[in-house]
Amino acid sequence: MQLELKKQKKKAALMQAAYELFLKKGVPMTSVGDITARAGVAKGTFYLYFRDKDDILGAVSAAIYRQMLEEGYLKMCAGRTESFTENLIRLSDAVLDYLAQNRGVLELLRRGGRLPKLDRDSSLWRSLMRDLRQSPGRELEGKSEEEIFRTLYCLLSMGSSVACPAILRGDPEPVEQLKPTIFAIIRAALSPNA
Amino acid sequence: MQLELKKQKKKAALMQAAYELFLKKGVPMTSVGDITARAGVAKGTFYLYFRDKDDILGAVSAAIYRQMLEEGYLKMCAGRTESFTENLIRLSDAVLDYLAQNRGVLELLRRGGRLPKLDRDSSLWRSLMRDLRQSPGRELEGKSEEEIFRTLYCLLSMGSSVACPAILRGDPEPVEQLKPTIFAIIRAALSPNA
Amino acid sequence: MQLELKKQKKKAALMQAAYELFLKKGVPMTSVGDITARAGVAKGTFYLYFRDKDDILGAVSAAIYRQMLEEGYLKMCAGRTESFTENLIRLSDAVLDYLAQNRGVLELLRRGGRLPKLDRDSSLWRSLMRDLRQSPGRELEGKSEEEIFRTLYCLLSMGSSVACPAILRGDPEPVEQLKPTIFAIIRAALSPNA
Amino acid sequence: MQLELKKQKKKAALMQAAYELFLKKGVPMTSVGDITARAGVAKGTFYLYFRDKDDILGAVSAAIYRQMLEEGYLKMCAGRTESFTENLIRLSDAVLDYLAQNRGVLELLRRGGRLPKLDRDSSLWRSLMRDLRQSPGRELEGKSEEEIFRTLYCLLSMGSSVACPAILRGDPEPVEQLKPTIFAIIRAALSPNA
DNA sequence: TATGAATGAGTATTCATTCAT
DNA sequence: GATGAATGAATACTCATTCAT
Repeated sequence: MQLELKKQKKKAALMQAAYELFLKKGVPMTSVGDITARAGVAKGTFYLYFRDKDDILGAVSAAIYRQMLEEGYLKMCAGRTESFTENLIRLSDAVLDYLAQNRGVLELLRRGGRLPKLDRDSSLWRSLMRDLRQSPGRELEGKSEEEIFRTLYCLLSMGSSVACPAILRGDPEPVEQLKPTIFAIIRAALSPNA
Repeated sequence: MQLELKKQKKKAALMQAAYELFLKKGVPMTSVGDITARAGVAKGTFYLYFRDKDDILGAVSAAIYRQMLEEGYLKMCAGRTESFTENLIRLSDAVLDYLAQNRGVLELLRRGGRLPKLDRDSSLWRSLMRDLRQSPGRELEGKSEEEIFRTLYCLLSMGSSVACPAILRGDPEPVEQLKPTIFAIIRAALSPNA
Repeated sequence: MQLELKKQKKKAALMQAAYELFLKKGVPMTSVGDITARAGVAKGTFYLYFRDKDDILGAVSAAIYRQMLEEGYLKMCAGRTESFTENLIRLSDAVLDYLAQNRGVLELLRRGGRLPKLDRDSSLWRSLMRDLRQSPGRELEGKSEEEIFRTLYCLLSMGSSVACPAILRGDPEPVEQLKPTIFAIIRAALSPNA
Repeated sequence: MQLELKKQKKKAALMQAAYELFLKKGVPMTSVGDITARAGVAKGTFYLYFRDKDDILGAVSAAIYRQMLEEGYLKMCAGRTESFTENLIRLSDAVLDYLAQNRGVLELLRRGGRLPKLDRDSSLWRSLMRDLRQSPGRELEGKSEEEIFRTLYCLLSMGSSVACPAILRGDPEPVEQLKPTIFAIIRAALSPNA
């Protein structure tokens, strides 16, 4: 229906405007007025689609990180190997690189309290499970799907949590120097002996 | 000297007031005026000791998380075993429990962008290194001190990063259910084969 | 006609909703949107029946105070005596009691600028005139109907004006303590010597 | 002290500005910003002296009506007679005339919920009591001071309550035509037989 | 008639910061 | 060092009203 379409377009326009402004001016320096002005709608219209600034921040964060993980998975697929472990490391590598080169996005995600994580309903999780089953390395074999999810979740979570201070403040070291350690932990966690 | 003492007392009073208010009303709802009122000093006095609200937030965060890790280490010492790995797990356990029971503190640390982490200059790090050298398990043997630091940093970092959404929102699961996975990763990362 | 009926129902629903909300949340805190939501009609519909919020406030006020006076008259009739003066005092008494027990209504009437008063076209006025003519006390005898109306209007008006601060803020005294004085003034004003 | 003086001056300037604007533009059309602009102070300063717009409205109302009654008393003194009753009628007359010629003030008082009334702590009340004791008419003789206060309060209150609709909307009649009735009630209420 | 999405003017209020005392 | 009165920029949010459907 036309009306519904228009509404979807408006919401999308608001989110796009917010995304651009959050990155350009930072979250606190972006006012609701800025967003509506850029989106070309009236101020009041904002409140027809979002509860408040935090609401749109959450929505934007979620959209960003979903896209980032999906792109990371695609990149991983490009340099894919047979080993699930090595593939996961490549995925982590891609995400860390992306964040390092887009600090604004990282800061935005931190603000939104939405550090990248694995989501049970995501296509990423389903792809990883499929990959894992086909992996010759037989990582995590014998573990329940629940346990597998938790393990991958924790490993990806570690990546992002380390990335935040490392990329934003070089604390405790530039992220490049931490990567080998992160990857080593991933390998250890997925090794058959674990 | 009396003067210096008085100054220290004022700074401490301001930090204590800020700490209490941040926990009680939340960081954004606490104004500098609130802090000075509670500390019993004039508004202008605040700026004699802190640059701005972020400054005191950082100071309070740092103090909190330092104390939390130290207390965690002491708890760990109470139930100490010979195994460094198991001791580290106990430390993680204690910290996760503390955060789970003090969500306000966790929220405060998140706001301050100071998720608990290992600090090279901390007594904690020195204690851990000493413990590690005396451990019969010979974990991380052959690694440079640098590598050891990075490994422990990443492992502790993972703990906190998982704790944040798990404790605050039960996402993806209550922290209790994630603990075994976290501990398994720690064990794997410290195992001789890693 | 069905259509006309439906319209009347909608108008009544809007007034009922407004009445309830004005009492529950207060006039300023009640928006047109609140009213239409409660009445179960669209926002635009409101403007088919009322010019603006003030319009419906006036309508609600008028309806309330009409009902209040009528009920007061009925209560008066219950304990009716032969004396017109005493009956009028009973009417005042009933109205003051009603307002004292329904402060919300009083506040609403004050907001609406519609303090209860005598209306030349009301059934109340006609009833009072009829009663007066039959009263053995021969109050206001010899006065023109105009003068009688003005006298009763002023006396009833006094009652309400005193009630407002007395009931809402106990100023200058609780309304109970002012009643004897009010009633004495009514008696004096209706006494043959006046 | 200088500081205290300056503060008093500022508060007075704000009230004067509010008074002028309330009369000129009406209460709802006057914003806090308008008031501070006219008073020549910063917006925030307003909140150092008043809680909100309602607060200053109450303060302005109270000041106005105090002054109005005092001026009315002075006017009464000009045409003073020996009879307390006639003097009180003159006072009422003066106040009604003043309100009739300053509808803005009347509207402002109504808004502020401060219809003119007698105040126990006012110089007006003290003057009236003194006058009453010296009146040859011996009005209200034998009544307690309490009863006298209540009677005068109710009579003055009636005047204002009648004035409001009569002056603002000519309802039920222009105030001039109601005056004789009001004065007759005053006479009756103060007559020795009452 | 009825709808409800869109509007955007309008305002109160907060609060970090300064500086004269 | 300490004070706290004064500042005024900055912004979220509401809500009456309209009008295309």
